[in-house]
Amino acid sequence: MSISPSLNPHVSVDCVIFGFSKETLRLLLIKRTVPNALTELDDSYYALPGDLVRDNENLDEAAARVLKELTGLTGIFLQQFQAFGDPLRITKAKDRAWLQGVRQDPDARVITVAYMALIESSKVEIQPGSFSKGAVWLPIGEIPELAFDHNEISEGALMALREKVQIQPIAFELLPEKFTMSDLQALYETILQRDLDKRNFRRKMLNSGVIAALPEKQHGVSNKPARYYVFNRNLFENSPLGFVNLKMEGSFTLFN
Amino acid sequence: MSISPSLNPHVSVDCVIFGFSKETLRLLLIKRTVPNALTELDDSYYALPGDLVRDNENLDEAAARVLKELTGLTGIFLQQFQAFGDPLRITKAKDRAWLQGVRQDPDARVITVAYMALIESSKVEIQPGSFSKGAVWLPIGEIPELAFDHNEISEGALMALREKVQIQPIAFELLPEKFTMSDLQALYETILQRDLDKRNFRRKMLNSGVIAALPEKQHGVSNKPARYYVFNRNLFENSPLGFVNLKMEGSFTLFN
DNA sequence: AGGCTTAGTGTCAAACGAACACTTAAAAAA
DNA sequence: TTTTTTAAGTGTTCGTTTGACACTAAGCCT
Repeated sequence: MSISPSLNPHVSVDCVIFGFSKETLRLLLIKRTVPNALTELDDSYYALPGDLVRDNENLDEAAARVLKELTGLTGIFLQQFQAFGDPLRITKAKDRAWLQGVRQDPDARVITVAYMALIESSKVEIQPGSFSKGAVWLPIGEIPELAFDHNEISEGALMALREKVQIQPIAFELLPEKFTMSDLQALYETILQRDLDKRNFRRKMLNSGVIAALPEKQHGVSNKPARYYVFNRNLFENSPLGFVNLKMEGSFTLFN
Repeated sequence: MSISPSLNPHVSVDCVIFGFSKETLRLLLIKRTVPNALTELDDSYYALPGDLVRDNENLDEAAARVLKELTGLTGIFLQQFQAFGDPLRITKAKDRAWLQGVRQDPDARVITVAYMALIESSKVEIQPGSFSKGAVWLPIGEIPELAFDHNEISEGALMALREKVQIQPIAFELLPEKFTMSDLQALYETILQRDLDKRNFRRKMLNSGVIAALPEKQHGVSNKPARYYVFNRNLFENSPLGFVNLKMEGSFTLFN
């Protein structure tokens, strides 16, 4: 049986990892260094964490592995959102140089399945390992030119996030266990890039039943202390495939 | 440079092609025949049309090619919805037998990127060619066991369609140019598997501005003739990436 | 005590969603 | 020619949701 490897693309997964800190939405990116400085160009640049899919794992597993290798975290919100497979994805000189050192077959194309992850960024402890060099959280407004088509993938992830957040209560994945109503509103405002009315926002969130008030309040703040809330996880965990039926009262259109 | 083909999966696209006729939603499936009757099993079975992605084409192009090879149609609504890549996808004996005749490397796994297409089924003329043997429109309620994980893929497509149809005005892709309000309502009811109120449905559709009334009515029907409508395409064609901003008046939540 | 900062609260008007039954137009049957 | 059959078409009411809008409360700081 003859083998013609050029027909078989490499398949990778890439993770667009969202975090939220200092009132901004951020992506966790890794720094790549071109192994042999064949080029006159700058020899390092940012990329999405990703890896080839291994023989014995499915796509979700591969994405979870990448996420864990970088952050040490498991059980994180991680969802496939799109596959990218343009044969011209890899055109930049830096990309080609880097691939020289990594791929078995330098002429095969790479098809990548992109995932988005939502994590509470303070939980992340960058793990020592292949990704670890210079992993950084960059605000989504300040993403530089990335490897391959990773800019396009990041944009796609952001658009997917904006849509999802209005349908499913997933924004909570980006916040710590307890949070204030203002934290939550700031998060939604950042994701949606739009101001929301405080009173209407509170009303909707409370009516929807997705959050529950704690007795506890802030301490030591120099203003009226805010109440803490928690996400009402048990409401949603038993839906099929992690998908959430949002015909709860007070749906999730948060538009003003 | 050494080549280890077992690491490189095959990448294919599969098309879940939806049509609507006789008041039912249907899938266009092809019949596969196991080339050499090595097995004692039934030697033909249904599958989604699909093919390996070629060297020089991107994923969307591959899907469009498959669609065209089978139906002769281009310019059809065709949207990626999920990649499937479980290494255990291919376990059935029939599947393995069939693959013997097709793949270069029978041990490599197959990762597939699934697309859904919406077409007016009367436009389809099955093209002579590799897919042509016994292509059929089967009602979604009567889909038999399919090749590989194609049942799972079809289910996923149906769920994706149900969600999309409530957000974007895409159901029209399944109807002929002119249609009656009852046609449209029957289509939505079939897709959503729920009854809709006639008066509320009409009001919402008309207020939304996505359809326009024609002067013309039905002829030769043995009851009050229904008015014809057309989909208001120009409203939506100039939105980025084919994505539709539905903050038009009367949004698209068609729930009862 | 006064000032600063952020949390927290209520009302009204407009739009929307859901429920609901009768009349009309055409062909077919009597 | 009248009557029957069939599906099309049409408005109103009520409860809920949305969006706009401004002041008071609580704690720290000086």
